[in-house]
Amino acid sequence: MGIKVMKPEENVLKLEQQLCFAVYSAAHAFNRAYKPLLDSLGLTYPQYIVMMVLWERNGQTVKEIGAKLDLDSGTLSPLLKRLEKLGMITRTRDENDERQVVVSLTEQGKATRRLALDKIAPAIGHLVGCGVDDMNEMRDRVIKLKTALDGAVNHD
Amino acid sequence: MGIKVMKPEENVLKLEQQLCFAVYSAAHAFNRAYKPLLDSLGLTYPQYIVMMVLWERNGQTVKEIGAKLDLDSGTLSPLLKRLEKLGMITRTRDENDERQVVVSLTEQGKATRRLALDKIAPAIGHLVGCGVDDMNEMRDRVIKLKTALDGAVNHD
DNA sequence: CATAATTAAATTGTGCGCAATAGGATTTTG
DNA sequence: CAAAATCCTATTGCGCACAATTTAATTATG
Repeated sequence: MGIKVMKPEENVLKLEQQLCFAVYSAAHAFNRAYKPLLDSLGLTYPQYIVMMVLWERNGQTVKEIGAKLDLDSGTLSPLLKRLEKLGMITRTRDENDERQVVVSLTEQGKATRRLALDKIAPAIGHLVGCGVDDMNEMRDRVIKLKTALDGAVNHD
Repeated sequence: MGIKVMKPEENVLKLEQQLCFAVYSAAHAFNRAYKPLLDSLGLTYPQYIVMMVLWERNGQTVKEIGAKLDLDSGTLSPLLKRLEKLGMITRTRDENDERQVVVSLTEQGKATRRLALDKIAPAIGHLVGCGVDDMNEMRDRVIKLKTALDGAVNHD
């Protein structure tokens, strides 16, 4: 009954060991947990985070929204068209620079913020199943992880 | 200069505050970081985790794979067909229960495990930008989060 | 044992995510 | 100021995710 010696290879490819899979899996779990709440607003999660960006500051270009969410026009263009069709936003070419499209909230889009405050926000703490401090600490750690990953992609 | 009193509402919908967005964002960052590594194996990330499941135990049904990855047949059926076309796996109906499809690694699929060990595994630690202990602790926390979210979905 | 209920996988339809490309508008440069 | 380079958005194509439905096989029930 000596010390257990194990080839590191044996564990490296195990699914449960992987931080990456844990994050991948948690992201999907979040989506599933949010879905019934967001259904009541008629929004998907990606649409919802675009709305959050606009609730923070109304009237932003596709580029600005994309920078905050790490999404490109290939994702945002069709998504914004769907938000427009839902009556949540308007899209207008910038007068001074016609390359840019400015995205603005409609009255309905602004009003939806209150629905989010009432229906979504209170449910989150309950979903996550831990205190606010734990949640905040974890969030900061995950953000640090994301930052490290972004750096690794660009500087190698 | 009294104590700063703030409506809780003001912060609740801020993007940077959200654990959910942090996780969503980190998952995409992981994907982007993995992509160049996985390209050398000719696999996408979801295909890669299916391969990991099969490397742990060869010959599993679609159902079993789906249970481990939280994916349904709507996702797995076409993904597995692509893995089959790549020559990584075979799909055969179970003789005893013809409803089930057993997924097995080909020789190429088995050989790809070594490529993963050589090319993917060593790069991960570097990507994440922190020590093994930190990484493991974080993984366990994220798994706990996922478990809490899963529970919240089913028991309300 | 026939019928109903359940199960496994595949299919259909919608919405991301992202690479690659294209079409205009603006800016830079020679 | 004309040509080249850059910038912003939209489009195309592919591969997930997932809800909803379908098909076929198996099991449970009257």
